[in-house]
Amino acid sequence: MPRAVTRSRPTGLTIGKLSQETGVNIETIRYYERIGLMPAPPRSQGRQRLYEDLHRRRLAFIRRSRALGFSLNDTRDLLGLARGHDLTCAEVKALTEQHIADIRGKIRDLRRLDRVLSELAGQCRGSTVPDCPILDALGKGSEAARNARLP
Amino acid sequence: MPRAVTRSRPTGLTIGKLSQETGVNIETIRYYERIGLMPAPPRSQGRQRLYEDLHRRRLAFIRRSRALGFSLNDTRDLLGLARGHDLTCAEVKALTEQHIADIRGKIRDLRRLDRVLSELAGQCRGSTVPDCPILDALGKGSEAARNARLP
DNA sequence: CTTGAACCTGTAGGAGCTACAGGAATTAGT
DNA sequence: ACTAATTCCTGTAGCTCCTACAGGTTCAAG
Repeated sequence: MPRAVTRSRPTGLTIGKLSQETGVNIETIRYYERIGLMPAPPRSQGRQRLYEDLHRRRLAFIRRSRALGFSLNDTRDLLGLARGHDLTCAEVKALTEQHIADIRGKIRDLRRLDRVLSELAGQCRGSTVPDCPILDALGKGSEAARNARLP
Repeated sequence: MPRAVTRSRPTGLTIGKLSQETGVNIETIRYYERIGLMPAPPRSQGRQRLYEDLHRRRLAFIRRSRALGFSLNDTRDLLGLARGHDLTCAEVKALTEQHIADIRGKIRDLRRLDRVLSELAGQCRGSTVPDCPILDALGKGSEAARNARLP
């Protein structure tokens, strides 16, 4: 089945409506325009932005890309805005796989932190005596502290 | 056993030496001083900072706290610099447990991203044909994209 | 005494927004 | 038709946690 041509009725959304419909903050929409992620929309006579379906679809794309953790620069690439050409499917896949690798790296780091911190918290009675195993671990070059790495 | 009193011989480290010893960037050390995490050290006649053991221990504490993912503000609290009093052991434990909860939340989010992205990447043949499942998922309000949440 | 390395201050940038301030435009209510 | 409330506009500054200059001073070695 060929891709349906979405014919856009002239919606003329104000920025507030677009914000409501997409769940993207007004200031964020203007920010995306400033950095060239969103195209500058036509304006009303009083200089207010009036968005069309085109913009709504673009913004929804950006929002989903961000929701999947892609950076704004990645998103720019995915939109085909970088260097003026669309990515091939292979390039998109490569970008995604790199992103997955980054995510897995972060998960590993966070799990290590979780282990170390849980261990420390478990040693802590939480009393009011001055001696605290957590502060001790931070203050001395303890085994526990050395098992963690900078993020 | 009572806490040993660490008697500091007057080391007089320059900032470069302190940086080397602790693995903390020179600019970062000065930054910590600016924001009040590190105390201002005495200076040489030519206004150069000269650090003592006190400072080295403080900086090592900060570095370990950061390595465990505590924010600078948390670190300030852990150092007993906030509101002018030390945290009790119970407060330290509470802070740590909140931090652990945050970390687990992040892990959950990242694992969801991993699942969704891996699924998408798996559907992608990586060919050069224009139709890409990943871009489709971003472009349309797909199931996959809805399963992810903003970070 | 002259290099060259290390230090100094102050400022700007980066990621990705968010939050104003101070003003203009639109809309709703009367 | 008039006013009041709401929305919108631009521009700038703030957030976190550093990092990277620029343009100058001081120190240590030769």
